[in-house]
Amino acid sequence: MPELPEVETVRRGLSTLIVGKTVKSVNFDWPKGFPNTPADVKQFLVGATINAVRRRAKVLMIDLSSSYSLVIHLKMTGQLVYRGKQAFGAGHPNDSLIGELPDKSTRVDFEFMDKSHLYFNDQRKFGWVRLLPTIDVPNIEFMKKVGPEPLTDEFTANVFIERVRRRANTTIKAAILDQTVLAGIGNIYADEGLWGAKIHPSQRVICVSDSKLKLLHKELRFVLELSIEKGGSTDRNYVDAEGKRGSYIDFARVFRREGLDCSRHPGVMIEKSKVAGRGTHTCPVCQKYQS
DNA sequence: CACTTGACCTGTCCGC
DNA sequence: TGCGGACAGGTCAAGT
Repeated sequence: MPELPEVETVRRGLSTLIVGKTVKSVNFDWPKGFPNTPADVKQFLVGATINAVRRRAKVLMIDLSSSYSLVIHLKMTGQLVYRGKQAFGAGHPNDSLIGELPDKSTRVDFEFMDKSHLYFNDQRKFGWVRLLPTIDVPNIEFMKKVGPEPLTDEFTANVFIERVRRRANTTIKAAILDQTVLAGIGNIYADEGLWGAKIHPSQRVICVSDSKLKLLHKELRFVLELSIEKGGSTDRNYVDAEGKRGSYIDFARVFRREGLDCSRHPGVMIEKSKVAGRGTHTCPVCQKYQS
């Protein structure tokens, strides 16, 4: 599910909802996804207060007063949903995509002292949760190799071009999906950015000009920013920290729009194919493949 | 080394 | 209605 805008939306929601709360108990039985022992959880999580919620790439870090952090990757179908004491759905009765929690997809249930809960739900179980010393978070394998944050001032077009060119012989779509090249792009924003820059996803990096890459850098940042503003994309499973859907998908130009008109070319239908092993959406007129 | 493909899981949808 | 296969927003290990 979640790419950078979705994870950032969850981070913002959790910052408002859980910072300052103290963990009362944790209910979990999922050794593969959350391998910490009950003893670890009792010592470093239960009784600890949430200090901050951070994000790096598509990973969330919940920093605790114990100097430990919960490090969480949602992968395809992970959700972090907070439920307060109020009745389910209060305030936004029809917005929630999910019902009573916990449910059959609940993998971890964090209870706070005020009786509210944070549920980690994950239908496909690809996601993971780790409890480790905050100081060790940058040393986990993923953090050591992940590329720069695309929305920082330091991530200039030149930085993007230099990094993406390291993947000279692969397709441009595979290159921008590679988390070591830059952080946070997934299948939705790869397709959206490539349409914006009018580049065919199958184009080899070596065949894409610097000026096209410069435009792609700008378009990727644009779609990421816009999506954060819209609360992310809900295609199937994604929900924010309150269980609500995001609305970027209503603004998408190609993703999940196969058979519909390209907004630049009325009468021309968006096509769907497979590139880099992923479902890929393109306009056959604005994204010409050049060999 | 660079690159591609399958595996990891569960659920849904679509055609026969 | 049932059944098989393809597909789903990510990443890694194992192939070539």
